[in-house]
Amino acid sequence: MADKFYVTTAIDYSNGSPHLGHAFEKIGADCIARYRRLKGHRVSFVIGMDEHGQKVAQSAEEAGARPQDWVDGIAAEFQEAWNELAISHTDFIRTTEARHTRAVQALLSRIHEAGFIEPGVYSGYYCVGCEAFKLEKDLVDGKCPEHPTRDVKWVDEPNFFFKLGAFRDRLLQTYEASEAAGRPFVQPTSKFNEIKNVVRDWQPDYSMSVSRSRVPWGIPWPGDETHTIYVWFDALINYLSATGFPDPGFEDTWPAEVHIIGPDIVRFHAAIWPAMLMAAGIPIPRSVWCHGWINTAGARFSKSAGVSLTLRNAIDRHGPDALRYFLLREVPWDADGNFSWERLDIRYTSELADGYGNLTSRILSMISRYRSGTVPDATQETELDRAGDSAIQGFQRAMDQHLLHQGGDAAWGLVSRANQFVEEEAPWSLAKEGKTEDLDRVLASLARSLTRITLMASPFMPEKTRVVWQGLGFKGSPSEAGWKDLSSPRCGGHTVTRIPPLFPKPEVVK
RNA sequence: GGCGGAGUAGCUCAGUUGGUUAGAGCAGCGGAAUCAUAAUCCGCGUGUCGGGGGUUCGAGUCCCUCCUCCGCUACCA
Repeated sequence: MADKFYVTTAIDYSNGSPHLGHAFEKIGADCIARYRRLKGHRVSFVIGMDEHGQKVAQSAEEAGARPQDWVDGIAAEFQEAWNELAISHTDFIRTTEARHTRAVQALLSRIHEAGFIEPGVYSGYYCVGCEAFKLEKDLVDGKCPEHPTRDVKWVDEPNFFFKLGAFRDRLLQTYEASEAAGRPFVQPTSKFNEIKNVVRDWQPDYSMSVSRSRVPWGIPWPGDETHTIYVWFDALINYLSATGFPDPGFEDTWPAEVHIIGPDIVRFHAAIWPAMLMAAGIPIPRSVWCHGWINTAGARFSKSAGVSLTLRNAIDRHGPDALRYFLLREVPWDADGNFSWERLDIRYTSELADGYGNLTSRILSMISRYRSGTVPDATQETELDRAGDSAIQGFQRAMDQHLLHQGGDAAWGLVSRANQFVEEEAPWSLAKEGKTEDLDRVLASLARSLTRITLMASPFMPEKTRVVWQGLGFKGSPSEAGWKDLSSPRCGGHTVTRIPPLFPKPEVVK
């Protein structure tokens, strides 16, 4: 029975078009999902849309559309982008779906029945932009500092409250236990520290408003139709509703192994969400991974690419796989990084075209030229095979910890080593001198190594690696391969096919 | 203000529990080779390791202090 692995990304707010930041999160999560499949895990990978709330209703109104039509359009746009970027999600959850409404109301009822929800009145300044109440001291000139163009309103509204403070100690214990077990609940450490401080400061009677009476575009409160459920409560539950909750069998998927999120929503995922689940008596997720931001300040207005920085332009520059690869190598998965057109071009040329692409060309070409396209059936281990063994170890070590940029580094180290090996062995000389056995040994080892590189690269570039995979004479795609194909690749006897340049280089114009 | 993260070659960064002349990739310069998308391989770095002080036989690596950038949080005495 294969291990299950449930990975999620934050659902995206239906308030605009997909951009590079949205894509980065999906690409990273997809890389993790594909890696886990390679390891043989039964992967559930859920992404989706957060479609309720006042801001969505307002955007729809401004566009002259009904809210549902509006979010349908946005969802289609996002799905199209994810399709183009080869995101391999197994489900796409939308918070306006009936299955979600059902799950939200079910979870809320459980929390209610457990005694952690109570009625009350909330009074305060409300910022529509944030969809949140603001303390007076947080206002600048009487306005929300993040939405200075909008007015905040003073409201007294009857609300339901979730008794968050009751979970302070259990959360802190959970955090501590996770660290003691060597599996920190939140990563990276800096974000974990932040959230620990936040929870430590909670008072036992601290509670959080979880309903709204003035926001019609949302899920009705079970038992009181005049209230809608606070969008954040609504949104978080998507991770559960995608598993089929509350129907029996949802435990086949739940709990999630890791929630992939951005730094702005750590508190919701690392504190409030587990508290909600604790209240309902449901297992909490195993971990929360907070990726960094892509800093685009330099590239946004850069003239060098001659285009503005949109997701469309970034994909069009060198194709979807190249963008995936670039983001995952350039921006550490656990820290911030920069996007620049120059760096994209440099990595494309040196690592993809001249590195992996050219290595593929020369190997397939030599097998075609010297062995009529048949991979020699020589199993003798070479230095290159041993280098591959250690590259795989490094790859696994990094990828198991979700350090995607390091995983890519391990794979590309083998590209470099393979190029070295070609120079050392000089197959063209072996062919000229008629050293048949040596040539077989070298070409077979190169084919094995290209197989390994291709499998390690497949979570980063699913489409390009499929082309190489088939060029090496394999059927299907790397996504159908298993770990054994990586640890002990077999391609002796395969008929290879030469392929056009994987990463064509545009004519150099200077 | 408090807590946390970071400050190492032009750029992106590695640097285990302190130990010989501080490393890698990219970019730059010179050479070799020809299987390959003129791709590849080999060789080439006098870096205030943010500043200052201290501990030590010895510190990028520990302690103190200051500076800069970023995140969370708080404005109380």
